[in-house]
Amino acid sequence: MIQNAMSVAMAEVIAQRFHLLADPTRIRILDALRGNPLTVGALTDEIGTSQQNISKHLGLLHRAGIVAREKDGVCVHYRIADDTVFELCEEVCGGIHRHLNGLQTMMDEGVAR
Amino acid sequence: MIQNAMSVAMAEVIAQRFHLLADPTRIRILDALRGNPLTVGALTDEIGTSQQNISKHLGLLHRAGIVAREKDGVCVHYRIADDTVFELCEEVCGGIHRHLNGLQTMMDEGVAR
DNA sequence: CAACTTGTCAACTGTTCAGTTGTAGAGTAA
DNA sequence: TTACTCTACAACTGAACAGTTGACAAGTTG
Repeated sequence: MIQNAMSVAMAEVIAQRFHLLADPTRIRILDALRGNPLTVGALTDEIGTSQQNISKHLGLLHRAGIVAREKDGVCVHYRIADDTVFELCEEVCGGIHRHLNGLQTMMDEGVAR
Repeated sequence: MIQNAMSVAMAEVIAQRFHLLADPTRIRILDALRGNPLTVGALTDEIGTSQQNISKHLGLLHRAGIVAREKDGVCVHYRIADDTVFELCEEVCGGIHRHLNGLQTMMDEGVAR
């Protein structure tokens, strides 16, 4: 029972973390920050959505410790604070590839279930 | 531009994969399947939600190739098909710990920003 | 100082989705 | 054969959330 209670809470925390990465706009933001720190304005130009929207997503990522920020006059530079998120993305891509390969194999063998 | 277009589609696929793990019930299902294959009924008992709900989540995980299933009379046994999802969970737990440690350090140093 | 730029926040809206309710089909036992 | 168990699917509902609109504060420039 105690183990069960902890598992529920843990699952919730883990799910929330995954949820931060379960949005294409946020993934693209993180990808854009992979090379260099960028301002909200630069991200707005690069991602092609509104500045308020970018700011909102960055706020979520910052509060979770995934990005860090630095004020610079009127500008704020954001940079990656936890770069293991890229390892997560790569692992997820691996899983997608394996799944596609499995489907491909199945179709090639003419086995449809 | 071409790079940009691919990045949008990739981000979408990656986000969808993360989304499958961004739900506490599905995380608990995967955790329950970590040891041995289980039936829908057994998972229903263990997780404590309805059978139809469990079946629905399992359907999503199965279509994504994360779990596999095997019919056995009236029962269906589900098992983990892609166990790298546990590596993903562990990495995410690492990120959570780092974040909490960072907050702890900040509070200990009496620096609140 | 006023005008402008930059970024954050609140409120709103429409879409998505987890959980629930209901049901039907497959398999098994009596 | 009927009755029961097990599972998957459809339809529904309310909560969550991504994107948008509006507003405001901080910083910079002329």
